[in-house]
Amino acid sequence: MTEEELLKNIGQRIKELRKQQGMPQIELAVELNYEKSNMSRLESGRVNPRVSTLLKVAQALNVELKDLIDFKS
Amino acid sequence: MTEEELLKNIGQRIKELRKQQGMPQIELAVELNYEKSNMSRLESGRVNPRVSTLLKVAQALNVELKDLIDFKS
DNA sequence: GTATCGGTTATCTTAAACGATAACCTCTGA
DNA sequence: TCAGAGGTTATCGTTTAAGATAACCGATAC
Repeated sequence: MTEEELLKNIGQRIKELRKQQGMPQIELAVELNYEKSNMSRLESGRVNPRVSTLLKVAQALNVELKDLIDFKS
Repeated sequence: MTEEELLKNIGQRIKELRKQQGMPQIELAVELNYEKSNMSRLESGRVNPRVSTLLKVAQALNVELKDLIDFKS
């Protein structure tokens, strides 16, 4: 797993979980005090987030932190 | 789980895993091209690492990324 | 048409991770 | 005594996440 793959995977995972809950990007961003512009970049794997950012995302989506970063191999 | 708790837990987990393998901090730091000074701060929970940093740590310790951030509640 | 919604992209600023270096501490062993 | 190993702390420069703002796009609805 390369860094690039990881970031892409995390972004996709966040997007999936968010859509499962019918939540728009903007709403998620607001819940964690995160800029919607950065939310877009996060979901497309173009930022390397701090672990605290992932924690906030997990809490806003009501999932465990590990659910955002647990991938095959 | 607050951000502060998370960072402390991650640091402790890394330290545990590293010691289990009898690996000095310096060696771990070198393996991931990370400064030993920052390694010390990471293990004591005084930095909020990027997810790529945790990936490199996990790979150097031969564990899964989720093993570094999976805590109760 | 055009207004709104959901999302993307770009730019600027600020804060913090990280690289680099150095000084320091505590042990332990020669 | 002191030299080395393992670790901590501080500081400086560079890079980049993240805050803030704005312009834009496509789809849908009025």
